[in-house]
Amino acid sequence: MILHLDMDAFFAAVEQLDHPELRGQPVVVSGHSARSVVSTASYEARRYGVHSAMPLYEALKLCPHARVVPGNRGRYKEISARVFAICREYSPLVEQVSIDEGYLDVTGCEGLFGPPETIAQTLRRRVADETGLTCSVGVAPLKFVAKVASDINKPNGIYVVSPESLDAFLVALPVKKVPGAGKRTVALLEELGIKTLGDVRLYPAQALANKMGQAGKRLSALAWGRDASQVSAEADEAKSISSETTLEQDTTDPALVHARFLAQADEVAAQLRRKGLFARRVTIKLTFADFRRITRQTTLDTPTHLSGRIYEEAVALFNREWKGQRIRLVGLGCSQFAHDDSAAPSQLDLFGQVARRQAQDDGWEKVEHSVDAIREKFGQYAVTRARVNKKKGV
DNA sequence: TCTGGGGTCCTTTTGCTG
DNA sequence: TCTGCAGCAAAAGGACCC
Repeated sequence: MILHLDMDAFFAAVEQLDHPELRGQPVVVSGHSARSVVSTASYEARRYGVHSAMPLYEALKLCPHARVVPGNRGRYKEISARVFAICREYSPLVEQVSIDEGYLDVTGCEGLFGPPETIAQTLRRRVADETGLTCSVGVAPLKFVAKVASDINKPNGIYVVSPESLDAFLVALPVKKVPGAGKRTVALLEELGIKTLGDVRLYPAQALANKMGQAGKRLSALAWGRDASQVSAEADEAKSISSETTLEQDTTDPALVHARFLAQADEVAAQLRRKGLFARRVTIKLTFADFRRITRQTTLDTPTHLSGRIYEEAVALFNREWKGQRIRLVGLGCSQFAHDDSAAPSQLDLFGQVARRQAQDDGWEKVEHSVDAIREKFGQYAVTRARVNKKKGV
């Protein structure tokens, strides 16, 4: 049996905890610029129709007296750590999926702590006692059902889907409640006359897979209660690190964009160094005034954690692509990490470096030698490479 | 007055390489 | 040395999540 624990309006609730004058008030955690969106709305604010991801100006139209606060990630992390420490007292298998939610596999924990529902009650009480915050818990035999369940009696509630009631629960479950099925997927399913997982069962799995690829396959499996995903206690490390900024105003000034890239390269590189990582790939992201967005990426021949290097690549990508469009957002990211100890370049890179150095030492400014001479010195790979370069005019 | 920032995963397109 | 082709990574885009 699996528990899914989800903090209620987490950021807003922490603010109300730390600032008593905000209690009972509609609170919105958000940036303060004209272009900010709502990160979290307290339940008082939600009553006015305010919700996450809503533009701040819209939220303030719905609820003009909302208290807008900037938010404090460090503080949220601190409380999050306390919540998950409590969780780990009840199961060794705890998977934290974000700052405010996580799964516990409590299979076999009955002897010590009672049945899953009791554990859920205990958790909720202890979190409330020790942090002053409420959470909701879903209990189910499957991970994705536990997640759906934690939402049912939110806030401050518990919902249990027993193994016996699982099948009926699935058949009645609207597809829009299934994690991973967003606006697009739900609209597509609607066109096929599919509203619930019960409808999915009646639709041929192969046809759904043809129409929707992996998402279709997954949905068919979930509809029949097949969810292979396990609760995994190992937190896997980040696969990318990025920084992006929506400008106060759209711009066509390349100097402004370059300045953003420089600040972002500093941030990203600092994070890389803090984590002891080197990145092989640099990606830039641009959103234009009309909301069209593009990404451009490049793979480095040697991994780096230096902001200067990352900045140069970003600017090169930008200069190659930008045709004078008005720019709204500028982003910069790194991925394809190598660790400190394995940060040595790949064999190919190594070959390239060694060959270049050796060639320079030998006075080979340009490769203007016979095929045999190149092959003898560097092997067949260099011959192929040289031919390609010649074709390109390099 | 418009629609954030940080991620993950999947699919499609493109361009090399043997 | 050239050509056609299959296989494959890299690049680009998009859906989704908190």
